[in-house]
Amino acid sequence: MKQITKNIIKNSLKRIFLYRACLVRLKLMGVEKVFSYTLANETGVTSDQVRKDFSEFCIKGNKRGGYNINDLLEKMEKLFHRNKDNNIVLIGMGNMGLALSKYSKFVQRHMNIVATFDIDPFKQKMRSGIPVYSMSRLKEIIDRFSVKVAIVAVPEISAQEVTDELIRHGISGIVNFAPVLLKVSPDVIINNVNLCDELESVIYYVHKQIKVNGLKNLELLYRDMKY
Amino acid sequence: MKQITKNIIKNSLKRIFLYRACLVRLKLMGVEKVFSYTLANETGVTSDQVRKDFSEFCIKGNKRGGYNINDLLEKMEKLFHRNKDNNIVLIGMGNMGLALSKYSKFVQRHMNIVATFDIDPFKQKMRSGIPVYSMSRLKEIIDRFSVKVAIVAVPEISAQEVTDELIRHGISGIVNFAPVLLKVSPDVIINNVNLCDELESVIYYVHKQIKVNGLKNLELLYRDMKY
DNA sequence: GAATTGATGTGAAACAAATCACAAAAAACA
DNA sequence: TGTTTTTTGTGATTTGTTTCACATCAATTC
Repeated sequence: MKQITKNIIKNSLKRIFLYRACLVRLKLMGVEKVFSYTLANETGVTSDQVRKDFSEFCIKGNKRGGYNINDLLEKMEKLFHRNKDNNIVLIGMGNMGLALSKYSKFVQRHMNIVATFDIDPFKQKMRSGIPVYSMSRLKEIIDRFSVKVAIVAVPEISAQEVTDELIRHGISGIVNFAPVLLKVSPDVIINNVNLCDELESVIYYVHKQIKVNGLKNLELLYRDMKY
Repeated sequence: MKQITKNIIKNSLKRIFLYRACLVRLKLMGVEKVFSYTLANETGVTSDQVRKDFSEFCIKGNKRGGYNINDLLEKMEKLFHRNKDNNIVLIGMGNMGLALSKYSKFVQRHMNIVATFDIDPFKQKMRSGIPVYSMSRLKEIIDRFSVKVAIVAVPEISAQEVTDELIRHGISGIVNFAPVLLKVSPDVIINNVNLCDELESVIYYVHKQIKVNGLKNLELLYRDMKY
């Protein structure tokens, strides 16, 4: 049964990513152990929250001894399946698709875009070291590389159709850059990234702040914020 | 006082954007009025939530009569300051910056990237109809176009420096694509978009689901989701 | 024009997330 | 070895968000 499926990414998971980025930095600096308040300071949360988040993801430290950075990173790698490579396909080689296909951070994090697809034959040539195929070869590639996750960067008009095809061929998670709510069965993981909304949100809060600052009352602004 | 400033975008605001997108679609189809449950169905939430969200943003309908789409859209335009154009600057014309500078949806929503900036002289030519300047002209452009909001798409190594400069020149809201937590004073609005994290989140949930499905117990998965 | 119907709007209730507070454990030191 | 110190881990509490339930209003019907 197809239905609108909401983003399900929890804030606690996003914070775990922050902690990890911080740990990687600290490790590069030669640091070997951290305390919850170290991570808290670096990421702008409280030490309580760091520990609660760790607890949620079953990450344990040492009483009084804090956390060993290597242990912590290893635990997280396992948690995020970074010990094995994750093969991704990318659909739509327009401006955004092209940029994403060239984004080097994915590879650094063991997320490999193994192939990209576009209906436009003129785009079906390599422009970023990754082959661009026609949609007819989608199933073949998904099967060959055991792909489970896809990035959708097609125009909104074709996003649903492309999504249906992806799911039919075994994809079960999608990062969707098209500004539409995809209708899928509830067992498919969808994460929508809407660039306009992200920008417009900032504009909204900036205008609000200007208005509130005019009233010399920052409390009012903060009251209406999330954190 | 500089500090790590968290994303403050509320879920209720994001839902308002969903409702609006839906309203625009319905209007194009010639529909003139909607009920809370219409919007709810289209966006995958409950009608209660639609009404509560409207209430939060002081949007009123007509008892029994539902909502007039034109009124609703007009109210939202005002709420989001779309009656006047919003001028944006974009810093960093790498792959992502270039893609963003070509993203036509921004203009459709009255968000105009009036200029882009890059330190690399080779990138300082027009590649997308928008001029690419050197950073030395930042203040001049910000002042001339009364820019309040910027997009940061520079490498993470220079993101903080660029941010400091932007704020010094009067920017008070930033959409940040660099995978670093920017340190700014609390009156600056920051919205981080971390592409790796977005993708990795999906991978995490997909793997989790596979594990849970193996146990033939979807409940476990849903319990851990945000909704 | 009274009764009925169907939608909004909003307090109250239920649920979820973040913060607080402190017991428990381990290291340091006397 | 016993005491103190420091930090984790987690129940208890608070705060925030979503859902529920229903009073309220306006259109429609009789």
